[in-house]
Amino acid sequence: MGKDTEEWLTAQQCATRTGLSIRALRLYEQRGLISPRRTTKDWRLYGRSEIERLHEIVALKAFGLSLKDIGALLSGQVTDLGRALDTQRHALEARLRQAETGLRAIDVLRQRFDKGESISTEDLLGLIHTMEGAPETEAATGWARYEQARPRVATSLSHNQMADLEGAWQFADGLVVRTKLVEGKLHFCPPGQPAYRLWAEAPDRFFIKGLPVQVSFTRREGAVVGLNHHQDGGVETAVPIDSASAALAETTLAQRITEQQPLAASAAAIRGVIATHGAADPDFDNLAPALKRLAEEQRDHMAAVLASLGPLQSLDFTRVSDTGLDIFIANFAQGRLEIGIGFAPSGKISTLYFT
DNA sequence: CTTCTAACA
DNA sequence: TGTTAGTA
Repeated sequence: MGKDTEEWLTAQQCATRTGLSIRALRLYEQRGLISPRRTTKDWRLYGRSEIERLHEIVALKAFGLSLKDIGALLSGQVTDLGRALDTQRHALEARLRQAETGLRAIDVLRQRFDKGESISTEDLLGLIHTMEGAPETEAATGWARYEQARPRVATSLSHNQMADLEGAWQFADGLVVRTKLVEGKLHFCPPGQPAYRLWAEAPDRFFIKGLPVQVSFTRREGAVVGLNHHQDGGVETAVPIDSASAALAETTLAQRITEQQPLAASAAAIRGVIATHGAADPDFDNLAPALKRLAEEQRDHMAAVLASLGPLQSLDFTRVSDTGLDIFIANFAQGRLEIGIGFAPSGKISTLYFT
């Protein structure tokens, strides 16, 4: 094989060859996606490997991935492309559903327009919202789900790097978890569950083996100020709390689990949510912000599910879960759902799941 | 005439 | 990403 027969392209030649702009080439280099060699005059030279990689980048970009995603993929941190394809498919399906609801909304407005009825600016704004609102978010959480599910490689951290990660943490919904060092190994201890060993993939970034869950820590000026729990395409943040407050919260929770009594507000809140999802103009103001975002994304899906189930006939409390959620069984005319609900200190619904 | 960096749109 | 300025 000829060794020195490799052709080296200048920036302009490379740009022409790949269909990219010189500016884009420099941007990709700045983002660490490529690293062309330089001449003594600092001119960039692009070889075979760079051209190959640029073609990969172009393909992945057309595929809808951000430069950040592409960087992660190309740096070898991601090996499971099959899962990437799946999540990308889900993201595209979500956009498809979004487009379909947009089309339906347009058809409705078109019919009213044809009949000579007036169309308010509010109608149009609502239409615009359905069209541009969710797809980006869904694609983003789709990718986040993949990112959280991808295979990970554990590295080891020094004792110093984990010493200040031990403590008690409280989430927005009031739930308290602890992180503990046991024999030099960091553990994540949610209430009512066994301790999970946290494996480091980088300083302040950990994962749990066998679960698509990550735990990371936020620092400000070197001090740890937050614990982030990554799961289901989202992230929940907890703040450090002192040991006494943690103990109080833990005994309160333990008491609720022992007594197995639902919170006074639970049943009414669930009925409210069901009624709201069935309404033409859902209002999610009683949901905490993170949940509100989720609810808006899933509005059509939930509305369809609830519509297929028919009217609610009864709502029966079953138990208090290990994390303090009130679990109900909702009986509908055409089926049943298990529903879990939890509240933030603000009184708004912080957790809600339908099964 | 081209590429470089840096900064701004 | 595009554009522009001032260089080498």
